[in-house]
Amino acid sequence: MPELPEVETVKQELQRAVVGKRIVEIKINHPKVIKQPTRTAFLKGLKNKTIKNILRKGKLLIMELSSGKSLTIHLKMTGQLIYPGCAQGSRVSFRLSSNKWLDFNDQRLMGELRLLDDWKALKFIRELGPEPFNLTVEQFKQMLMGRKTKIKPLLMDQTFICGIGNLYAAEALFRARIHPQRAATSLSSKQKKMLFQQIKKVLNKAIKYKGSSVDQYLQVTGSPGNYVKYHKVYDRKGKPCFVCKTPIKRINLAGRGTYFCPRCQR
DNA sequence: AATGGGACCTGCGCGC
DNA sequence: TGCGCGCAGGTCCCAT
Repeated sequence: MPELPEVETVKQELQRAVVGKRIVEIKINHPKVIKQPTRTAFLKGLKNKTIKNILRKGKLLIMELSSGKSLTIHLKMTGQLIYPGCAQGSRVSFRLSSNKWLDFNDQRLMGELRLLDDWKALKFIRELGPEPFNLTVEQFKQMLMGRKTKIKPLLMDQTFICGIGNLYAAEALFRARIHPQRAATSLSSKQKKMLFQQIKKVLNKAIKYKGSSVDQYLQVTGSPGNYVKYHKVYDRKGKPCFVCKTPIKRINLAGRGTYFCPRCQR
């Protein structure tokens, strides 16, 4: 499940690997992942264009092209970008001027590729909340004011704050010792501050370790991310809490599996 | 405003 | 052992 740290890792690696290279050939093995525009326009708009820059906004990757257009890529659940790839079994592959392939793999076919005139006009982008690293603790506290909704689904709401998904929401709440079902507005000032600090700390450390390889995520090189060994609660149902030995609980919250320590998190 | 559900999608793991 | 069902979650969308 690529979240901010995974997408940021891919962004940094793509910046090193493919910026300055030209797209010379495109293979579409599964057209479903191309959401915009038509297949023909997609091919025509990408061929012989140079990759100028790679950006990340929330969990969305943006490749700026020499034509002024941009290729946006959302990895969703099982998307991978692999370079150099092999163009075998990929959903879409791009042969670059290096004569190597950049592969977009996606087992569950939920990923989305778009070729856009203006990525900033995308609804997802217009409605995106602030990046956690662009916020002050005071701003974060204000954002929680009056929000009666449960804190964990709120952290995962991309229009509230962007980049946090199921895994890092669970990990940050554990470290802040906050129960995932607490009403956001009910957190004490101290807890809000603690939560904000732990969100940034968890995301930063996960970036440092190049993400969490659970399920399908891989780095651009094809190597797994190394943050899984630091998970405290995610996917640890029934296993002892590292702090108090109480078995980690899993509940369903807003339709998502939610892991927490019933003793440490209040 | 908040909440709940379904849809998309495939492979895996579980229970019978 | 084999089969079928539920689950995994990012995002959108609809209903209440």
